[in-house]
Amino acid sequence: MKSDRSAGKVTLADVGRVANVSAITVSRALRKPEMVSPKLRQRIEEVVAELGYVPDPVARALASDRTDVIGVLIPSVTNSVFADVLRGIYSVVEGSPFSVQFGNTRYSVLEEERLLRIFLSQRPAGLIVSGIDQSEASTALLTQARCPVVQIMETGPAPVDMMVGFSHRDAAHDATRHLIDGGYRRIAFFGARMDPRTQRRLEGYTQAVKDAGLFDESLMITTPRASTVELGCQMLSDLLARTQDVEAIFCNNDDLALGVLFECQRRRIAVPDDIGLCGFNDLEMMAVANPPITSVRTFRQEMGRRAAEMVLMRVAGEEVPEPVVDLRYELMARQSTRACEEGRRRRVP
Amino acid sequence: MKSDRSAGKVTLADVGRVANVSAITVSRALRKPEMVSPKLRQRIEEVVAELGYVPDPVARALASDRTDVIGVLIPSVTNSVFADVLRGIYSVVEGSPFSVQFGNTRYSVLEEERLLRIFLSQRPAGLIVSGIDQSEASTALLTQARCPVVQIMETGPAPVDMMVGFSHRDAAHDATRHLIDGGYRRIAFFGARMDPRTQRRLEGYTQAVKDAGLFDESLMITTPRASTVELGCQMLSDLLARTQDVEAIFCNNDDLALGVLFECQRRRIAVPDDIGLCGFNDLEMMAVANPPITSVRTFRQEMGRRAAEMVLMRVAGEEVPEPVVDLRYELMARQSTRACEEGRRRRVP
DNA sequence: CATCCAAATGTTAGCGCTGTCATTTGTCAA
DNA sequence: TTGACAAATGACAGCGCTAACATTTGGATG
Repeated sequence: MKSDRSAGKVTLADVGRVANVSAITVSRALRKPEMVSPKLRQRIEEVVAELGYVPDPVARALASDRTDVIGVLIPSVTNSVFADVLRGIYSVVEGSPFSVQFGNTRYSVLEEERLLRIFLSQRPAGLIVSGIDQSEASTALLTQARCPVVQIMETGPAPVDMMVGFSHRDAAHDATRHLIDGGYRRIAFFGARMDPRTQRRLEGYTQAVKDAGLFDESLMITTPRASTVELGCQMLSDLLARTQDVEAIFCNNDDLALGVLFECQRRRIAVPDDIGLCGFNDLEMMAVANPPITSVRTFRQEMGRRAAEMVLMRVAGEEVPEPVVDLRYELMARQSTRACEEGRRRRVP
Repeated sequence: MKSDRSAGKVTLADVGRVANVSAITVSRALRKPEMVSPKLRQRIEEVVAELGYVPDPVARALASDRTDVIGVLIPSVTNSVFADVLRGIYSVVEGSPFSVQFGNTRYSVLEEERLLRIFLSQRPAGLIVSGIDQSEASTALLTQARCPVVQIMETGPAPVDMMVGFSHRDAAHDATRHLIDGGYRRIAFFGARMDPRTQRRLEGYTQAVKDAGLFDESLMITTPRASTVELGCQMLSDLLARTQDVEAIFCNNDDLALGVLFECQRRRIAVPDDIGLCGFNDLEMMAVANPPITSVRTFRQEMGRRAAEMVLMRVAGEEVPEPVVDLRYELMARQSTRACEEGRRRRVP
């Protein structure tokens, strides 16, 4: 039956037979070339090319008890924020013998736990997980994991292993301060999804307005729904139906901000003069909207890249010099908050 | 050394030992319950739960010569179009014992070929690939693949196996017709990336304007760069620098269209009266822009869903009743092309 | 009660690779 | 030349599981 199952499949033994060496020598020639004499190595490489041998990752995984797969857990596939992170991860992993397998937790802690169990049962080379709000069980799983683990998207006090992110709280605080400093007083907060990171942005906002004596609960609108541009329109409509006394809006992400802008245009509300507007993430379109929208730039691709690099370093046995990285953020002040000159950037030190 | 390598790992044999049956019976109880007597099955399930046994997919793959992984090849991770497709795939696969592994071809036919080889060496349960423009070698690999294959994103004459998509040519043709029917004469085309699908959209546009005797090469602007909102702004600026004689613009995707809208707003060009505007894909924001932008709705999530369903059916041994599916498209006529009533939809039959 | 047959369970032999140890070969100093 | 030792290569077992075949069990049947 062999001919049937592995039709055409070339194995290590096949290569060894042709090259007149044992299978294990071929294995070594490919994995640890320095252990095989140069002459033999060359002959083996020739035979490999001739026969078109391709290593079987499955067999390798079973025999060596580890895979070349880096598991990535993100809460959403469609959210462009995570798409950027993924791109960063890919940019690093693509040049390596490793591959990426990712799971979609859909913002559910339980789903995350389930996926974590599945991923761990596959002996990943490394694990990249989003956020710092895992369930207790998940944290335990991660702590016991016999592979490097990187938590991304935010920073926090107790990393399971390594960490790359920034403080959403600080970022939101600074953005709110920017509005306050710009002379706005009645500053609203629009929040969608309200996952842990959004919550912390809300905290930053709250702190800033409270410190300035500007806190007003009626200016906060949040929803568990996912953020969309349309939701931004709706939230503005809702707010204006309640009160006309609004001077600025801090949106917990750029989709909402764009929706607010469109709705303002429709209602002939001048941005930034009637209402100031600030988003979060600094998606590409923010800079070219009309007017350009102030936003908090976050380094999403770099986050992915750094996380992947950390995993690869550790897998290679090297020590990671900086296992907890705070990537900070950058307030991109633009016309929508009366900051006309695009050049006026304040990278948080 | 066993204690070291498989520390804490519970195997089928362990379960069998406790339940007083052979390993293979446990295996069957889990995979083909109907082959095991109800009494025994229950005892086995109890022991499985008690011991916390988790099947090892790697060992299973090696023994059975197949994995539970569905490989997905897409050209971009960040393009929201593919993010939607992925979401569709996930929605189906999540409820099954299968998992998804995806590869990013970055619009490169060679990279696609390379990834295909890697994926195939892992004995995938199925393969979903984007587009119909594979290299000859890739087509050969796919044809020989011993698993179901679905080509997605577009339809074409010679499916390798199964296919879910729509005609980009027809979609673009209809959108252009819509502009012509709306009374626009000088109709420009803005195209970014210019991958095969974009090329076919350009063909549809060209055909439509030629048929109406409105073809003018100087109204076509294309670039190999990836599409962004900013690029839309630039393209409009470029075009207007050359000629003021433009009545409408068909953008090969919504990012560009949004950029054009912003640039029009800045230049005080009235949409739709000075310039008509039509996008492609109908991203969520199109409907709430100011004014709402006409676009060609494509069924991206459904495409992913259908493709995944097809794979699962075939893996289950069922026959797929309709192996080539044309999902069509829907012209969402909105204010940006003088079509005020949102209700005026024309689903292409 | 022997016979037959399907259903239920077990035995055996790998899947392709690598870890571990054993053996061979080559090199150099004494 | 000899021994000592490192470098190079090989033999073997086994990772955890399942396909294929073998055997047992439990009824139904005449």
